[in-house]
This record gives sequence, C-alpha cells and structure tokens, in this order.
Amino acid sequence: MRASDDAARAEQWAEPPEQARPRPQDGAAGLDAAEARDLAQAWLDEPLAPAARRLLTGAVEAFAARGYHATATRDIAARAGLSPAGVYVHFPSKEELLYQISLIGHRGTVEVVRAAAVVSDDPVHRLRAVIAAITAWHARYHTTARVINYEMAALTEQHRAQIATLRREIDSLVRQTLEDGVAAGVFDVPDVRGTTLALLSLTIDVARWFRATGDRAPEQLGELYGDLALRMAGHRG
Amino acid sequence: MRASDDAARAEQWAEPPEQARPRPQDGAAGLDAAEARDLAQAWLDEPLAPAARRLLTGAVEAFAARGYHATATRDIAARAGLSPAGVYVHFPSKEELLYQISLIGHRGTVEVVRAAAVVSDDPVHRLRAVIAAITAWHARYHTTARVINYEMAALTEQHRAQIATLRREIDSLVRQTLEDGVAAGVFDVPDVRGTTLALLSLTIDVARWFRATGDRAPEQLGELYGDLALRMAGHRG
DNA sequence: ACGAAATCTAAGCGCCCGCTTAGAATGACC
DNA sequence: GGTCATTCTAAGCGGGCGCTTAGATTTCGT
Repeated sequence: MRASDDAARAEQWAEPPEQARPRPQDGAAGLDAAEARDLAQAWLDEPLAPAARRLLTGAVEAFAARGYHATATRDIAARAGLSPAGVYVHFPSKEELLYQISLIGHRGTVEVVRAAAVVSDDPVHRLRAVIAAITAWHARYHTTARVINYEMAALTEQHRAQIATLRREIDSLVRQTLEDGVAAGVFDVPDVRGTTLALLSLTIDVARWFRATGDRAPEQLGELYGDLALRMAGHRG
Repeated sequence: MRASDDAARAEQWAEPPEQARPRPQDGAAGLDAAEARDLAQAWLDEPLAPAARRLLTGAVEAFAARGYHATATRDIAARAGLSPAGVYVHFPSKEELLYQISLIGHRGTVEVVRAAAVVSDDPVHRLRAVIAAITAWHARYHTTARVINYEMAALTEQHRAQIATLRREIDSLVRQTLEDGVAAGVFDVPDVRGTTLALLSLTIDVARWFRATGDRAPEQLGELYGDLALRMAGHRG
C-alpha cells in the first residue's frame, strides 16, 4: 500500500474539524494561504465596498466551516473586523449575505461553464471541457461551492427560485451536449436525464470532500473528471 | 421537450423547503408515507425502547430537513411526543443522538455493501452490485443518508474518528474491486484512487438530491449507477 | 474650514438555545 | 396492594441569538 493511500482516504472521508472561535480582525481564520488568495480573487471583480467584501468572504468561510444556521452574525462581523452591528450597515439580514454569496457564486459557475462550452462545437470536446471546468471550479472555490450547494434550504423561497434559474442553465447545457453527441453518433447514452444528473452530481460532490491541502490540483481533477464524463457518455476513445 | 424534463430538473436542483414548525405529537412531519415506512423499517432491528426509537427517527427527520445546528432538542422531543426534558432520559446530549444515527446508518451501509460484494468473485459483477447497492441505499434512506454524510462535522472528534473507520471499509472494498478488475484485465483504470473517489462521490450525492416523490425508484437508480460505474472503470460491455 | 452623508460602535431588546433539577406519574414484581 | 426503579413533566438557569437604536466618528465635496 502506497503512503498516499491514507492521504487519499482522508481526502475522501474526513470532515474538517469545526473552526475555533475566530479572533477579532482575523479575516482568514482556518484557510490556508492559497485558499484565502483564491477566495479573495474570486470576489475581486464584484463592485463592493471593502467592508462589504470582507463581510462576504468572512461569511463564506464561516458558513462553509460551521453551516449557515450555526454561524452567528457576531462571528461574521469579527472576521471582517467590525462590531456586531456593523454587518447591518451593508446587509439588511444574515440571509441576504447568503443570497449574495449564492448569487455571485452561481453566476461565476455559469460564466465558467459558458466559456468552456464555446471552445468547440464537437460534443466530445465540449463535454470534456464543460465537466472539467465545473469540476475545477468546485475544487478551486470549494469553500464557496460548499455554501452555495449545501445551504440552499436556508434561502427564502424567492431567492431560492432565482438561484434555481441559474442552476437550470447549467443543467440544460450539459444535457444538450449529451443529446448532441447522441445525435452525432459519438455518444451512447440510454438515459440522458439520469446521466446528466450523475455528471452534475459528480462535480458538485467535489465541494464536499476537496481540500486545498490535498495533492490533487483543481485542474488535474477537472481533467480526470472530464475523461470519466466521456466514459459515462459511452464515447469510445 | 418532455413533460418529465421539468420534474427531472426539479429533482436535481430543488432543495426541499424548510419544514414548518412541527406540531406536538406529529411524529412524521414532512415525510410521505413511503419514506416514513422505510425510515421506521430501517431502525426496526435496533434494540431500543420505543421512546428512544421515536427520538432517533424524529432527530433524523429534523436534522435532514433543517441541519443539526438548526434543530432544537425541543423540536426532536415534540416529534417523539415528549416534553423537552424527555430527550435526556434516553440520550445524554444532542450530539449523542447524531452519533447514534451516524453509527446505525453507517453500519447499515457497510452491511449492504458487504452483502453485495459476496454475490460474485467476478470484479465486473461485483462492482456493479456494490455501486448499485450503495446507490439504492442512499436513495431509499436518503433522509438518514443526508444526516450521516453532511453532518459529520458536528460529531465530536472521537465519534468522527470512529465513523471514519466504517467509511474506510467501504472505500477499501470499492478500491479493491477496481484493482482486481485491472489485474484481471477487465477494467481499464488509469487512476484507481481518483476513480474510487468519483464512484463513491456519485453515490453519496444521491442523498442530496433524491426525493421519494420522484419517478425513479431506488433500485432503478442503482442499476443506472451500476452501469455507469462499469463505464467509468473502462469495462467494454 | 465646515456641514452633510456615510460608516461605525456600545448597549441592549425579546427570544430561543442545550441542558438541569425536583418531583409527579407509571408499571413490573413480590 | 405496596414497593421501588423507571420514565416523564413543569419550571427554569445561564447564555447566545438576530437585529435595533441612539449617538459618536470618519469621510469628503465644497
């Protein structure tokens, strides 16, 4: 048995220990440097006041580590270096924080998927590119991905419906690619609906187990999953 | 576009709305008849006092619907028809409830997987049977599966370590089956570790999206996923 | 330099949390 | 039918929750 086997199992099965109570001003508690950099980068394009950005990234970390309902607005405020009341200058409620995180996160995913979809008209190349892109995104931004995939039930009904629209777009694109491949005779898919479900399932679950400290880079995982997707689509490589 | 397409997308993307506050004595709030029957069945073999069993099944429902941290012990007590203090006659803490749920759930999964593994020595039949079994279990007992897969971080360190042992057994069995198939020349798997990860990922994510009200029976889904597993393993059927 | 707008804090409101305690009901056994 | 362990409830403790309010401080166009 190779030494990396244990690491692999830990990667799959171990949940991160619940975070210690954050110290004030400790904006990136519990995140390693690479993860914090990626997280900050991911939110750089959003037109936000610095304090609002710190609140959002702090909320992502807290929600991912302890769950939405278990996270106190006081914790989020402390991560952003604000007093408990400081949160409500920028966001009217804790749920609004989650909604904004979910919105920005889902829009980012949709953009990544769209970009991957236009690289080629060939269903084979397109399926591999799309699945690789979704997978790499879920790995690189696994903290955000955790929140937007596993805390949807905490959104209000209206917000959840709005997010569902974005998710449907991703679903449609994967399904359409499968159908195109079947029509072109390069895929063999007896159950397009079920296989679409399985493909997205595979990429979403990455958010549950992926750790930046593992030995697998997001893009490497993306390529592996892209190849697995072609196999699942019945493509004879 | 077929009418069932919308249902399929809902199946994949929609989270169940947060449950209404349970009424006292309402032991199966939010579960349909089939789901409640399955849940009760799953716990029938456990040697437990009736009240303890009602507390455990009530806790499963509550944890699955709203999350561990968001669930009040008062809610669990009400589902079991007890006063808030009645919980502590049977369990010393809320975490102990989660631990017992996790233990019973994981033991059940391991049993199901072991039973599927002995049906055949042929890696092809065995992989299909094992993946189909895990998938069907996660679909049939998706309420329990949700709790034991997504609330692990809420366990104490000792309890989490104990559960990890059971999970490692499942991981080993899938990995060994892949390796046997490669050695026998019936599988083509460039990355056994990553493919094992992906296979288990696929089955676990069923707990996130599966609804008993969907048009797909647990065993049907198991067969679909068993076939997908063989494709992912590079078996030429 | 100054007044207004934006941003932030100290304090705290009403409520719900996990869990404990004291003692009442229950039921199996002699 | 009395005994006693078990099971349960009513009441409540200390504390944390989301969020509000009143007012201090900072920022900035003029």
